[in-house]
Amino acid sequence: MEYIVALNEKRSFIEAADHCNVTQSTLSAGIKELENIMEQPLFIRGRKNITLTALGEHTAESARTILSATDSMMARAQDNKSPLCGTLRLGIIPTIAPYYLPKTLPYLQEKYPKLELELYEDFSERLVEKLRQGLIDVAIIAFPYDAEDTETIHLFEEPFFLACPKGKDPEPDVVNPLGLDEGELLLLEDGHCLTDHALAACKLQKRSGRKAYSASSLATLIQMVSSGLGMTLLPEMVIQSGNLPDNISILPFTDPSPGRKIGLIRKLNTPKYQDTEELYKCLSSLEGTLDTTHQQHAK
Amino acid sequence: MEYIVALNEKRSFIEAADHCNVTQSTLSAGIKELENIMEQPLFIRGRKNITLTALGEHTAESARTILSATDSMMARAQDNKSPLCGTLRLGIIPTIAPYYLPKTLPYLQEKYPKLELELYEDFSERLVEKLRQGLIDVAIIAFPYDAEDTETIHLFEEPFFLACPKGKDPEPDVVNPLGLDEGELLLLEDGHCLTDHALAACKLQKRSGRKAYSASSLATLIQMVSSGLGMTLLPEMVIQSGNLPDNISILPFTDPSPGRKIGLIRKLNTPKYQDTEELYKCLSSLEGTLDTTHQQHAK
DNA sequence: AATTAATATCGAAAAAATCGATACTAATTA
DNA sequence: TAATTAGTATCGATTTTTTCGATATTAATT
Repeated sequence: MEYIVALNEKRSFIEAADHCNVTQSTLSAGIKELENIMEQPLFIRGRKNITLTALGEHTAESARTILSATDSMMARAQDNKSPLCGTLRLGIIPTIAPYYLPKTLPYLQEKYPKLELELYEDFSERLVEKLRQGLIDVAIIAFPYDAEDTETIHLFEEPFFLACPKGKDPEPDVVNPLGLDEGELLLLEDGHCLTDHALAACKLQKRSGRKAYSASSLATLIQMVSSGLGMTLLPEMVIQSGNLPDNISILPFTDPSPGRKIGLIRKLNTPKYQDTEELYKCLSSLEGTLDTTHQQHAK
Repeated sequence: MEYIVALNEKRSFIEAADHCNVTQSTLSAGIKELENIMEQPLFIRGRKNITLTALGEHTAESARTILSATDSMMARAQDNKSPLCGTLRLGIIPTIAPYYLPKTLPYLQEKYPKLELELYEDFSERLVEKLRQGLIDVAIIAFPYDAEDTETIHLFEEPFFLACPKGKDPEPDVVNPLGLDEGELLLLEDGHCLTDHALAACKLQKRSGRKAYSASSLATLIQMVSSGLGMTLLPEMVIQSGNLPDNISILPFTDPSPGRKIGLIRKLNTPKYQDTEELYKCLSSLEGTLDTTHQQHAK
């Protein structure tokens, strides 16, 4: 393909060969070989100048297409070598995504303009399965979470707060999580790890069908609290993001406050090791905490 | 490229190798080689299944592009082998084109639907130069025409007729070409071989600046005759095409009538030998004349 | 006729691709 | 726990392909 394009441009076997860094005999044989395969000439060897047959023109055009596709393929591979250039497939759970991404995505985009982030919002369980299958490169989930053949990197910890309708505030203002009334505790539908973490904080067991209704998103859950249907636990990020209804009280828990840990999870020996490492550094610097020890979970 | 696409589809080295008609070790080594060149993995070898890295997905997509371009390139070459499939670059002179092509093109298109005809309308001289340079494959011109390293194939012969304004008809009705008044003979501008052939028929010499005005097309020339500016010689095709003004008389010449020969001209050893041969047969069958002897003009 | 300037061809050497056999690894079965 | 199964990786030998250098060939020029 290079020979054809070069010969099309230079119109001289010697010059084209020089351009391709091969000898004239090599280029001559190469052209001849393709002409043999095609069983018809591509170039008309004139005494003084060389021209292309109609088929030659088309073939040269195809050759250019092929070379250009090859070049861009290799260029992408090179790009991909420097961290956070190219595609990174990031999973993130629904109770983090809408509150964490607005804070971090603009910064990421600015710092790594060549990064093409593909986002996958799903439950922890499904994200870990996607990780295992190689469908995503890394995920942001809440811990503790048990998964084999993975490595987790701690990003930050956030406390839970009690959210209840104003007027129904329990006494005193600083709440003991163990003293919550199970009947009034509203939670997300099954699958969200926040449900598990909230129940664990209150030392309650998961009971199927605890409630006739459950929310599928935190936004809905907040609306349910606002309507006086009950109270719930909200992570700090959700509260800091603002936009909470006025008629909700946010109360801190008694020390030690319940909460959850947020971090990255990736496969052991992931091909995106450098990328995820860079992502961790970037996200940590936004939190102001850098923890250089990662936790591995082999089988 | 084939290995990558196959492995992307089959998700198994053994199946992919089988699909590519190579052994598993060959395919494995091939994939590994590209991964070495790119210095990063394209496939994630899971215990049970194989997945692609983000870079792998992009690379497989590029590979598909490259393969498809290659396939169409080779397909075109194969197409081109059977006569009058693919591209044929046909030159034709302006005094033939508008009268001959309407009769023949529809038939050609119907008989050879895969033929992609590229038409080049120009003077004989320039067409022969284009032939020599390989810019066109074959041309339809009028003979006699002298050109080196070419081969000419006779198609048909057509007589000239005298066209003059009605009322100025010379006597008798059958005209002697040698008796024409030079001063009243209108001709095309220089370059058209019809001019040379007309002058030769009347045994006149070409004189620069014979007329203060000359036509650049036969249509204009006919209008000039119609306006009473003079008379001219018209080939039979032009007359048969109709659309001549009412106030023009068309008179046959005395025997032997002057005329021109129409035929194909191609380079000796042209790569489009089969195509031009097929074109000749097709055009001849339309005329009902088949002449199996071609005339060669070596230097 | 000699020279020049270009492409084609040939045989040898170097490089690459392919194969078959086998090593390795993880999952499954006995 | 050991044997079996099913998959991929690796190794050395062989075959194929590519490339080169030298030379033949050809046509134009001197």
